[in-house]
Amino acid sequence: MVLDPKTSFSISTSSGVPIYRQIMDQIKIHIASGRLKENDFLPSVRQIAKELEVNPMTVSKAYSLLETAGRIETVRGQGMRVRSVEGAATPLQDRNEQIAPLLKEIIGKAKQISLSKEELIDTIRTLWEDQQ
Amino acid sequence: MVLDPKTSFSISTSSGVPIYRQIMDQIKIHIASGRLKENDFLPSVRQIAKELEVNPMTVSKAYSLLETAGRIETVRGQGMRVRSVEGAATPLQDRNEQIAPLLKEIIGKAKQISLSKEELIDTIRTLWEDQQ
DNA sequence: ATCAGTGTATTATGCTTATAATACACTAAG
DNA sequence: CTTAGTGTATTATAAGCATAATACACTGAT
Repeated sequence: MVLDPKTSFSISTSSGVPIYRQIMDQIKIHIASGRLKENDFLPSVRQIAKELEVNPMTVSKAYSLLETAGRIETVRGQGMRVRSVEGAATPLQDRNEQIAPLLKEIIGKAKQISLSKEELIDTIRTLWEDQQ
Repeated sequence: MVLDPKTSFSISTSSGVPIYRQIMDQIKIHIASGRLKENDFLPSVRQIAKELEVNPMTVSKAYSLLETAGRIETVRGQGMRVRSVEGAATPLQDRNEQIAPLLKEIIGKAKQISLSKEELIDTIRTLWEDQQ
């Protein structure tokens, strides 16, 4: 099976956030953004493990927790599939709900260091291109 | 000694980020923002430990690492003091240099969750007013 | 049937993080 | 001197995180 270019992952080993949680977060975002739709298959455990240079069991832990949370489901012998949600909420709103907490944290930090709104936006514009 | 109202701390036990790192980050921000100036004393270890309901040694670890990093220094029997910087560069430029790493972290996070530049900026504009 | 590909269980090892309870050397104030 | 306040060292315990090496049951295609 070919790697799905729709879903790419990146982890930060210096952030202090556990790898399995970073993987979970990114999959949630991919689902919420519609990049991963209902019944889409996720990249395989070994595939992500190789891509991130991480232990397969670490990826499996992320998958298992997502399954427990009801976001994805196992198809034996095939892989993990995005679950059809009951309520089937609007993906866009769902995504914003996921992102809001992070942005609030970001804004809180900015205010904490006395950074004005436009100052923050300008600096983001400048730094955005530079970064990877 | 009275608690300094200039410096307040908050930690998230659900974020996965080690407590001692959250403390370090917030002190760095307080210094970078000018809320904590050169020769200012930090809140005592036991004070922060009580405020955050955390083990004193966890706070001590954050302080020790900040001292190793050259940001603060020990005054025996009295506490920890913000260190005078060697170069003592212009506060404004110095401040921008301090802020850049934080913004890079923010941008990194945004990219990690596949948030586009304009998307990020728009949402920041929207959320900025709401927040405190 | 064979083979490569799914997720996962198991066992072991090692590191990091956080807590608890003491104890020590030091300083400043009474 | 006594006392309360600094930071920190020590020892022990516990949990979480990540890795490594195997092994298993299952599926789909050859």
